Amino acid sequence: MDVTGHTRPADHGQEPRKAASIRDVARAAGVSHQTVSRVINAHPNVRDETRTRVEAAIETLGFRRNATAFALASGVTRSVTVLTANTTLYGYAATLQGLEEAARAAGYSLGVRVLTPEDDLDRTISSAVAGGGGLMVIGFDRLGASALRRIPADVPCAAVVEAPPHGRRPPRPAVWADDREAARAATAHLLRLGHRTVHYVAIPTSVGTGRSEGLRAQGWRAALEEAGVTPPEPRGGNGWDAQTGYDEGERLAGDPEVTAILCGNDDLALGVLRALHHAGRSVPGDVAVIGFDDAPHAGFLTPALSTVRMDFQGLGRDAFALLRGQLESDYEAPAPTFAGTELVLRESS
Amino acid sequence: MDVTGHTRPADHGQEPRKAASIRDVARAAGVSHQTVSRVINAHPNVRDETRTRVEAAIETLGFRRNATAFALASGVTRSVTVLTANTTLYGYAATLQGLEEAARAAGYSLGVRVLTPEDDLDRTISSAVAGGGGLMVIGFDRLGASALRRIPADVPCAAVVEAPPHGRRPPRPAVWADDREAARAATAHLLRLGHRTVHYVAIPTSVGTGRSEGLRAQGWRAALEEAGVTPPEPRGGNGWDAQTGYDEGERLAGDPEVTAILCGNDDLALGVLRALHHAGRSVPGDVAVIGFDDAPHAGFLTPALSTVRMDFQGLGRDAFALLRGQLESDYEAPAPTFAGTELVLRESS
DNA sequence: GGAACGATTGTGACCGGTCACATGACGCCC
DNA sequence: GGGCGTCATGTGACCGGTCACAATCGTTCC
Repeated sequence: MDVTGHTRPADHGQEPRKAASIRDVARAAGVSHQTVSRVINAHPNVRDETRTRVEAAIETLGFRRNATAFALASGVTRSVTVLTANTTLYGYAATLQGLEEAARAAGYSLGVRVLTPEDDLDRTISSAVAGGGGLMVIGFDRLGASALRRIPADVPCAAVVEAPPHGRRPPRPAVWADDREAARAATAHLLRLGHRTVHYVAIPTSVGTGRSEGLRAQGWRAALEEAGVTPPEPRGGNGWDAQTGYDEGERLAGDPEVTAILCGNDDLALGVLRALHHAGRSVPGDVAVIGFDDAPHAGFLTPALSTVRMDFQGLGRDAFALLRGQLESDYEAPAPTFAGTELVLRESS
Repeated sequence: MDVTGHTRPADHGQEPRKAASIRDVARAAGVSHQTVSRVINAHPNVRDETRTRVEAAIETLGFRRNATAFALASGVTRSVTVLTANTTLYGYAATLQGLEEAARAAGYSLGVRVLTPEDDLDRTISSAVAGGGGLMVIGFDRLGASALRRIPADVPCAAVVEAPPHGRRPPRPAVWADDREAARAATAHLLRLGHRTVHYVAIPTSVGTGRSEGLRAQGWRAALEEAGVTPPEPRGGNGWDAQTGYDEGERLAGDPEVTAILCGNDDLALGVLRALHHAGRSVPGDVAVIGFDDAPHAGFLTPALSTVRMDFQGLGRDAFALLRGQLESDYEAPAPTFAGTELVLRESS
């Protein structure tokens, strides 16, 4: 079943004749290079007859302005590099999508550089900076957050983060959603439903060091404490995926006291759902489950997953606006478009 | 619940003092700019004492080589732009991930440009080309495929496509998986299970025009015809998502003759599964369902989804190698790493 | 008729690197 | 001790654009 294939480039010997430059066009049109520059930049003071001649030369020579030379000479880059530890998880992918849309709308080109624990952060950052333009960081995890901290102070950047920045150093411009409040609301909702306590399966966090808790965990804990119940030990925290959720769900399913579970994201919830099903515990009959993020598949699971909708794309758009404000001195950032979070109740709770 | 926020850049008045250039470093170290160039390029013929002095100057001035100037002067870009109509659907995201990994490993920077039906393809392409470097196209859909066709012949590019290129014009270098054979195998498997026919819910396709069929549809049709059964009318073809699958699944669920459904991807299958569940038809008891792609959630659905695993990341890696071969004259492309397709049988069939 | 002005066009420096080549110092050999 | 090769370094052009400024021309105005 591997009749897959690939075609090789056709090597028809023709050397890749160098692209035409503005001086080539000038020569062909019988004008100076500066006049060509005026034409391609739509400068008003060019005689119609001249403009037409130059445009004809541009057409026949297939001239395209060299973006590298333009960037070097003008100092304008209109490009942005996104630093992120992941591109496929729903939250990251959706944020990236929002960033890309905003960048494209503004005429910026977008670079993506994935961060890995193996490679040297400082080297990565400096190579991204050397590319010109600004930096965007998706800081939902430790890797992203520490990349953000290491960006030199004079480099324009903006970030999407898990938690509002705090601390001694001047904060990097950033946007964030109120995850803590969202988790608190979801937990409170479960308690109102009559559950005596709510268990939590955590996603990894970007905040603090060691075993400190993410904002979603903090919100969950706060809701329980407000209701006077002692929070059980939170689970997970080492992975974002369904397998991790399944593993934790198996343990939780064995405990008949467990009747409500909040999950740090929808993939974990998916795994938890599956584990509960295997253990013969019905959802929402025996156990209520609420996820986080409202990934595209959440509403089509059986049972349909209750979850907290996050406007990752809005976050991405707003972060881009923040960066653009630093790159273009006369740019007036528009009002944030972030839509907030929303508890979406479906069948699983 | 919208106590979200964003911090603005701290404007501490200090003008963004221009970055140090190689000549600034030269002056500080008391050498010529060319010597500095030698040091940063690790040229052997530099006295140790001089090298140290220059390195010290680089350190104190915080010099970083300007990538734009480097690209202009050397003609080497080491950058690649990916043209794609989507970044979040599993197939696209996974391919992109493969591309990114390969690009990063090779020291290339990666740009992403999303194609939309609204904007002018030629303009998009020429702005991507102007950025220097090569072009990669993800051609799983009409938009991507037509972008690929419009790339000027002298621009280095490579693509990941749905179907092997054919036709009069010299083909662009491309990689693809054998979707047709994979669909045929999946359909044949369902027939072997005893189903009298197999229905198909299609994804959009990149091939042909109007209502022509994608490769997965062709494989499904071929398997049925080989078995001597007249293929029913295929469904869908207008969307990739679970909602589309749900809509088509509702219609299929109403027909008691339907006992086996092949879906063009796992999201469609998810919707179909949900619709069957709503209609009270059990899977796999009453109806068998097989998806396509093996998205991360497929194995955790209830019932766990049988599907065709695709090595999108391998496809991405191989396509990058193809492009790199064009960009670096002395680069010897390694053997393709694409792992082929595999029918993964789980609970839904 | 000439000064003033705006429109049109050209000239040369510059952005921050690289490249090709020149220069001077040194060691080695015959 | 002169010729030669190698090392270490400097000089100036160049990549393909932009920018600041100068030059030329035709109008208009007094």
